[in-house]
Amino acid sequence: MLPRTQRQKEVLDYITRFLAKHGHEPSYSQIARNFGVSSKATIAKHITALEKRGLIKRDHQPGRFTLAVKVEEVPADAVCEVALLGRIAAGVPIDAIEDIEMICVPRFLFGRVRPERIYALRVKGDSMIDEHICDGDIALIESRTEARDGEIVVALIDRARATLKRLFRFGDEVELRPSNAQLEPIRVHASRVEIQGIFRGLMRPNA
Amino acid sequence: MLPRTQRQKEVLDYITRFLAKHGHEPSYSQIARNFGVSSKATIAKHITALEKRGLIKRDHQPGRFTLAVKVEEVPADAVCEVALLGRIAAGVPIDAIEDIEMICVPRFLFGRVRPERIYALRVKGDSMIDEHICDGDIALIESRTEARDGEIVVALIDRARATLKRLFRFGDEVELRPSNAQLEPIRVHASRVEIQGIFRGLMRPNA
DNA sequence: TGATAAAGAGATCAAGTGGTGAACGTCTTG
DNA sequence: CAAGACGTTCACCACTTGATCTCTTTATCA
Repeated sequence: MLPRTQRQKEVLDYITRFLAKHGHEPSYSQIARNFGVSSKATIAKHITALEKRGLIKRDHQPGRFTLAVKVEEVPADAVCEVALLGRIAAGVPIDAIEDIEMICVPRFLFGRVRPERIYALRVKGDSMIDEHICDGDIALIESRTEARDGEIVVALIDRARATLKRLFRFGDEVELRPSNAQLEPIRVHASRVEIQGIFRGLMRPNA
Repeated sequence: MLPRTQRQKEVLDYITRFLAKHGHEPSYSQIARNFGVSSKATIAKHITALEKRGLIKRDHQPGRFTLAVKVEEVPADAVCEVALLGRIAAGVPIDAIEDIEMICVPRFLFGRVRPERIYALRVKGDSMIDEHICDGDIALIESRTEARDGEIVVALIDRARATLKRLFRFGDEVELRPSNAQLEPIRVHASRVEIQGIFRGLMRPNA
């Protein structure tokens, strides 16, 4: 099942990312701080909601202390269907696509990520050529709003241009670095950048 | 089954796309806003229509409230199983591999070729790096003994070493040209070279 | 011409959402 | 033992959300 609301998904994303980065679950206070929320109760409610949806498990042990959360494992099935969302480039935001096509993708391409979180983008242009991602390739993207330094992300700048770039942070600023020696990195204030997903795999048709 | 009207299809498309991108269902208001419609009731009617057609499922949980929508799973035979034959490099001929794994591959990757003729190889080394075929990639190969000039082929030299290279002919001789500026082409008499297949597509896991 | 269906507007209602702050019990550490 | 830090629960608030009802407009078809 999926998170029901935007907020719930954000919280889940944060926990997932925190888990991957630190190897343990964040505390309620840490989550609250991250979202600029002053009450732990709010977080507790989100966690409860996520638990009801089966996306999280608590170590609710009576008597002893209680621990936070454990993200659910995904059942394996060889293939799944994902949406193929037109082209990405310096240009159109992803929203502005009318015809969505569904394509089949082998699960092993994106590891343990839940397939509901994956979508596909047709890559346009050679901005990631040094990563050997070419024009016409189909990139598999995990839908996330958080990213770690150095990951290849789908980023929306000023809610207008969607691009596939490597992400780095410098204080309040974000650097979107194309993997192409001929192109310049873009460096803007973090508030202008919205992360839409993370690069997880590649398919190249009919070469 | 198909949506009955244009509008219903638009709504369904929007939901599918939203689901793929955001990882959760849109609310009625969000859908309404997207279509410039001021009433949630209108959307509710479309959702009801789509549900009757079996294109959507509601989370109508007893006792608790009701939730949004889940797009139906569509199994398709747009997929086929092919053999994944270990690694190719300067090394073993392909025949001499005992451990054969089967993997699922979307058919659109290799166009009109019959799937029985396709097998997969794990690429080892960077000899085709200039074609943006990297170490660890999975190459889809059409099993053939003939090739045209300039095609990327799996070639067996002296019945011993299998390699992935571009093929060119010069009279009685055959040139196997790696796509890597640092490597030298191999040029041998045609009788020493056996073509085992032609490169048709690529998959890159878990990047 | 009249019947029917699709699309939409607007209002109402119960239940869930997102948030606050304050308590409480438990564990860890000084 | 006391001081924190932790997860949990409670009451309370404003708001959103899905469902449902009634009404209007428009188009299609017999």
